[in-house]
Amino acid sequence: MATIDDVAKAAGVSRSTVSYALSGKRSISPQTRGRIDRAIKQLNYTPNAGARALRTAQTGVLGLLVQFHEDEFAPAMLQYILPITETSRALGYDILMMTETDGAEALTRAAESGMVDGLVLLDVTQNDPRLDALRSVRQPGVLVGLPGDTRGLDVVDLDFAAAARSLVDHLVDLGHREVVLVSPPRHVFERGGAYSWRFRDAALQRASERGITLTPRYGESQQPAIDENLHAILDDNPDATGLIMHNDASVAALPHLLHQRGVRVPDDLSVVSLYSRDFARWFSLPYTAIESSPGLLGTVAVKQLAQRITGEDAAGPHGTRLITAEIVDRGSTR
Amino acid sequence: MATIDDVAKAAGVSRSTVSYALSGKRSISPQTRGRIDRAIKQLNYTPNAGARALRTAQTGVLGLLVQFHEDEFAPAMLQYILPITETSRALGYDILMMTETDGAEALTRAAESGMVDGLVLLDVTQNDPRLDALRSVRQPGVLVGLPGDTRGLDVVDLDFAAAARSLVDHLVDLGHREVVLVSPPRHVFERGGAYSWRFRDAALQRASERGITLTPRYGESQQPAIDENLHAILDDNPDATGLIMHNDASVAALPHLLHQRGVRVPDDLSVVSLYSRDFARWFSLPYTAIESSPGLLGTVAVKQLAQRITGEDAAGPHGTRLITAEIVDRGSTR
DNA sequence: CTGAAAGCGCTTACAG
DNA sequence: CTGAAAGCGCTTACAG
Repeated sequence: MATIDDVAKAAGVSRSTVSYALSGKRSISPQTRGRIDRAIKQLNYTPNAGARALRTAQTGVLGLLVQFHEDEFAPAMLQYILPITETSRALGYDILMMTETDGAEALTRAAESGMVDGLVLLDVTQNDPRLDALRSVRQPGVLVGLPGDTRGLDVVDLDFAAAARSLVDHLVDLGHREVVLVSPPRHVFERGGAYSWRFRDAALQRASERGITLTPRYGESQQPAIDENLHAILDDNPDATGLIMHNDASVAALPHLLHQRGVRVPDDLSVVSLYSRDFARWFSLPYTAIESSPGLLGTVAVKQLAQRITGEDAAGPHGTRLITAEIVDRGSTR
Repeated sequence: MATIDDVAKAAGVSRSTVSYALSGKRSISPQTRGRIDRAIKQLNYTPNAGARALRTAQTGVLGLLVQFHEDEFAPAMLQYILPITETSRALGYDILMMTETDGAEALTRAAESGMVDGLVLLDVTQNDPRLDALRSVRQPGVLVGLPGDTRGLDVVDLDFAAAARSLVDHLVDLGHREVVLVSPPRHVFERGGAYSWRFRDAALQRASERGITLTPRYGESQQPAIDENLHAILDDNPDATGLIMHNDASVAALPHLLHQRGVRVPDDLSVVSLYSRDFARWFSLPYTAIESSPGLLGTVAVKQLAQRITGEDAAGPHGTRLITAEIVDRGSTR
């Protein structure tokens, strides 16, 4: 590997001149610049990341803390990881991906050793143990998912309450009076997946405001329990004309199951849900749904984090950003 | 952030003694060790990764080069990424994940700047442009996916030919004489996804050896083309009693489609495929299949890479490792 | 417009 | 069993 000294020697200038030529932080005469550029090309020089990090205390790397709960639907996670990685790269950052079970420990390790300039926390829960770790660390972080205590944190999440209200309104406006909501599995509520009750509570409140019956039920996360549970829910609510699906694993299983039961959508049952376009494509889901916009959430989160790292004024005070998502009509309601 | 000098001062020893206490590379008196340990704990000291990397030319990071082809089924990718990340961590490495379209450039950048000790290339194709980049770089790499030229490379892949043969045998042994194979989309063949023709060619050859008719067809990668294509394939082969699915996107759509057509498995049609347990779970796939073992592939690949990095003799000469996978009987054949 | 020098925080030969 | 010192490859004040 060529070093900056090799380049300086080859170009017949000093080390500092090469460095400034690279950073553009002071003007270089055209001839000097030319010689440096040629030397760099010829030696195939790339600055050493470790040395640069040691000197500048900046690594150009963001830590991405991913958590895989067994009761969660793994394919959905990739929708967040990819846009975050791509946005990061566009802003000049690489991604160090950490999937350890002990996320707090991983976060601390990456931060304290100075491997990262900032941290992205995915799938944050109500009392997420990673938050204390994040607060006690020098690097800024951004959360995707709303915890109970957001003091001093930047948070980005979907506005699940607004999403629930607009799905209820959508059904009520079409005349539905009896609606079932399939929530995430009970475990998700219990471990503090706030999106689960934010969605459910808002849906229940709106239903009561609009004077309709909304029956909330838990979904399941694994076959064959998913199918059994859905059958039971449909059996228990023969008069329901509307179904709100707020559970990836269950909604993925729904088309086949409804077909089995001979239930036609939307003739016999109106179905709405909440997922992304990609998710709909992978699982061939034909339901009108709030676009969960994982790409948008990831992009917003990373941009906020990058501003926080560079200390731009635009970063503003710490706060929570709830994204209002659009409904995508796929004709599954009537 | 505390530095090693802070620890040395607090413990009343020299910097080098702290360093040796950390590495265990020379013996330290119990009292000294105790004072150092206490100082480390008290100051919450973690060695600076950049400084260590600069000094040792080792980063403890592996670069993971992921590629997302639009004609590929993204959810399947996560099955490889996760085990690789977990195995790496178990061996003491963190993962720098790179998803750039220009994988060769990304590889070169990560390697030349000394950000990584080694590289894992996912989804390698016949003439993968990343291979030249890998060959011209100081760090070792390991490929998941078999390219045309493997000189000087460590490769791990599923034995797709063996998988195809055992699926054909499985059907022939049950008495099937007319079988259809749904391969990956044409684009995958064209861009050099070697697994596509390794599987198809071996299946065709085995079919001819066993004297049965095997009709190969291309799959599609996007709805609604997937369904249209599958309908056409089934319409065109009314006498086929066996179906081999070698395409994630198509097989994920198959249960619903067969149900629509009123085709019962295995009564009317025997179906076999190639995918992982996780994939089967996510998509509720009920078919007997070769276990594609993404976790095993990832683990083998990372272990091989780690041996190559540490220069262990156990790493042996460069070579290709084709993993023979097991068949998981889910009762979809007769 | 350019150069010489200090120093980021480590590890490890060298010395005792 | 322990310490003083060199040096990994950069960036940036300081000086001209």
